[in-house]
Amino acid sequence: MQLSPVMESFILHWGEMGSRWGLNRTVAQIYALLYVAGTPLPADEIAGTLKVARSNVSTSIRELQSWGLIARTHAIGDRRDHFVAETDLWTAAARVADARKRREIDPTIEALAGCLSDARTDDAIGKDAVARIRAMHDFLEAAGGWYEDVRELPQSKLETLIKMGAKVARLEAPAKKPKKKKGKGRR
Amino acid sequence: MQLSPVMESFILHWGEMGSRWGLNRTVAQIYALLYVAGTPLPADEIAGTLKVARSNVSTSIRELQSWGLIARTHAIGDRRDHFVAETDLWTAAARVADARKRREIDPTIEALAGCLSDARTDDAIGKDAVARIRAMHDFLEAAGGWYEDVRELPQSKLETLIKMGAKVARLEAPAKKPKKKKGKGRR
DNA sequence: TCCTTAATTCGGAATATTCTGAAATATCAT
DNA sequence: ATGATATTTCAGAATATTCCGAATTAAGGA
Repeated sequence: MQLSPVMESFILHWGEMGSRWGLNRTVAQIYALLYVAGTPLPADEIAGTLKVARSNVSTSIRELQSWGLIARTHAIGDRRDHFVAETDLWTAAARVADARKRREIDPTIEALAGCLSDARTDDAIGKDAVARIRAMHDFLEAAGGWYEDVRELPQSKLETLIKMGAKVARLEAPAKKPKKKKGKGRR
Repeated sequence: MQLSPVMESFILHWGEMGSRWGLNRTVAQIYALLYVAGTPLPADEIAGTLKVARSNVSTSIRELQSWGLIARTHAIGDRRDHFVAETDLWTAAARVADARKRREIDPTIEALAGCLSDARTDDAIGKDAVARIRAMHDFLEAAGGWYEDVRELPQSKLETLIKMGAKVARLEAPAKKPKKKKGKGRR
């Protein structure tokens, strides 16, 4: 695929960005490419466009699928797999959040629960240290539970809730901080 | 500092965890150590306890401070700096979120704005591709703006809002999905 | 079946990150 | 100032990650 200058810099920025969020550059770039392309692309074309090895594309695509950010499609008369990006950003963000919760938060909660259980036979640990570990466990569990609840809302309700939050904030906060905003005015 | 078995595994888990979230192992472990310790520790003791180089502690501490997760304190009759972890997890989470927004989201928004501006002189890019880039820009800007609004709420209000969200979710969602929860029942 | 093309796996090269230890710098008491 | 202790900097060693390309496996036709 032929990249215009802007498409190229978009993809490069995403590469940077992705690596800060625990994806690697190639993975992030492939998502960015499919996202701007807006049309399904076969793996070899992705490799050609981004100038990376075909095998690297294969691996990266597996990872993107595990995040639920791309889907496999097919074109008639073409045996190759083609891939499209999820372009609805709400959905994409939710997929990432789900995956991170499942992969990182949930196991951490379990690990902490394990610590707490072990702590009962650890006579070298102080009560207050155990209390702090418990505080962390409870915090994560509460946050995770809240997330699951909210996650089940239909998107429309969620949007309402979010706008509500922003509105409450705008009504409540300015009294305290009349400091002028420097952003160019959002929304 | 003498670590009990549970404290040790707590710290090790955090090390793992941290690296998934873009911190390095040492940084995460130091935070974990200070968190369980609950008491200010000098850098050399941190190094000794975690068995890492003193210089590594120095660097990692600078990073933790940049995230706002630890503070420098002093003990009378001791010239050394001592460090304590922020133990309020709400506060800690907010600090991390603030920092990530500032370091990662905001620059990305700017980069996307740059792309959009450049796109006006890029005659090789399609209209729909520009529209998708704009969609991403707007999405991030909206999310960022919302975050800022909510962030300014006093913690008590925020907690209310969150509980409200969870309640709305619980009232609305189950009708659609009567599938039983498998968690042990939170809260 | 056999041949062609697509996709994946995997050893190790290339690259990037983290960590150490020595040297430099800073801080404070005498 | 001088010395003692604390902290930071930084070059390069140690480690971890990413990436390539050759080899392998899979999937279709003919």
